[in-house]
Amino acid sequence: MGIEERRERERDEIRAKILDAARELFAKEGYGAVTMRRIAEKIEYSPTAIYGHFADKDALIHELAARDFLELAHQFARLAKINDPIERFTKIGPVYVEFGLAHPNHYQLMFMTPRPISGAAADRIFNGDPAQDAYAFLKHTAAEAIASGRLRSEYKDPELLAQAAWASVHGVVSLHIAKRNDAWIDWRPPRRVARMLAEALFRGLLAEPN
Amino acid sequence: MGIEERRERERDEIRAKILDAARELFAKEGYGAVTMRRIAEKIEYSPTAIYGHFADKDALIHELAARDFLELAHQFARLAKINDPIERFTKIGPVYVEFGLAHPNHYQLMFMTPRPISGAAADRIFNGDPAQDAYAFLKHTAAEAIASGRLRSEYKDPELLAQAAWASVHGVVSLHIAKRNDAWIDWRPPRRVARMLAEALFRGLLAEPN
DNA sequence: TGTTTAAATTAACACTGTTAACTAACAATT
DNA sequence: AATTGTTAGTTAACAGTGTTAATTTAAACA
Repeated sequence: MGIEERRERERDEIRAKILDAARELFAKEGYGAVTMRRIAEKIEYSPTAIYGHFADKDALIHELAARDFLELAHQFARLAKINDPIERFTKIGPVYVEFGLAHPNHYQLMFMTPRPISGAAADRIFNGDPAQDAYAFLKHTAAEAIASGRLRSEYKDPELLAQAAWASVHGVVSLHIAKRNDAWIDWRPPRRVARMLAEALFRGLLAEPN
Repeated sequence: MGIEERRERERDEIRAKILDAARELFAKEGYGAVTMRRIAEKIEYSPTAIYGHFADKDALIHELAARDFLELAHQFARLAKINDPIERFTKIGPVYVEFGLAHPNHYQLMFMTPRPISGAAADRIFNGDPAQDAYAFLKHTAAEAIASGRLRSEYKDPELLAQAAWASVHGVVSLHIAKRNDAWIDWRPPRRVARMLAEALFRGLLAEPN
């Protein structure tokens, strides 16, 4: 009796259609353009039909972000083949920066928008939030970098090291996204700022100059 | 004939009342709570009365942010008495961090929200945007730090140096504001991350180890 | 065929920012 | 002193938002 399966398949299909429509609006015109009515219009359903597939708009957006986190983790995973933890550590930054510059709207949603501690999200917290994967990769690499013994001896907290490294690249990307239109600043290209910052930072982190 | 003066004084008064009401809502309940109707209710005027004093909500918010930029510049100015440019440079970071942690909602508005290139804002760009003051102070200090000759020789662009330093502290603050509720990360205190990051960064920037 | 169940729709509610039309108060002029 | 003009503020309304309740449509089961 594959009838129930077919129904679930159909459900998943229009669910995916909703997400795709939302993503397209989102990527192209930013968060403001993502309204229930515009999504509905795009997939040729009534606005309320969406509520049969998502609890509310926030849940929809949350799922959208979750897929982006997965994509970022996927990008990170391509660095897994690098054995030297220091080299891997240094290369996470550029990957992160490229991701942010390639998908500024998604980046804004993922990392620049405070998410209220909603009940639904709180339940999901210790479940399988894909955002954890990317951070876990960074933290793991930080821990290996410390274990390699090539960092200065005062750096022995992987969490602190990971968060500091994260903050530095995030600072470059988010500042660029939020302020690139402020033309009265003579902005340097974000990739260049990121590289300069990373070089100086790692010089300060490493124990031996060479 | 002080009659026109009195009128202008009255105008400025209710204008200030509007801004104060907006600021209070904003600081206490975040951007979402700042609606024209709630502001109006707070000052016991009709919602449309506000439009006699501000072109639209965006202009009101913009002015709110402008005052915050002024306040930040004021905090920076307290460091002006420090003669040693390197010392001054290192102390800007903590001041910036404290500002962000003390006023997270304002910080979000000032540095984490992309402002569309609106026509009105574009006109004001080369006028007296107070955001320039704080940045000018940072840039000036960066230039002096370079001129002091105590930085490594490859760092000779004040703009680049200022933006990298800015990015590093902004990264810490904005990450904290946006993600502090993500409880699955074992967050280190933002001040500690900022200090660790700054120390490593400056070690990498300075020419002589001691 | 008749009944039950699921999905999607229409209509509505309570909000939002904003505009147009109108009113009341006051200053200036005849 | 009476009339005009200006200004500030109001009410009513519009177009949009997320979301819920009631209703219809469609498909699956008996």
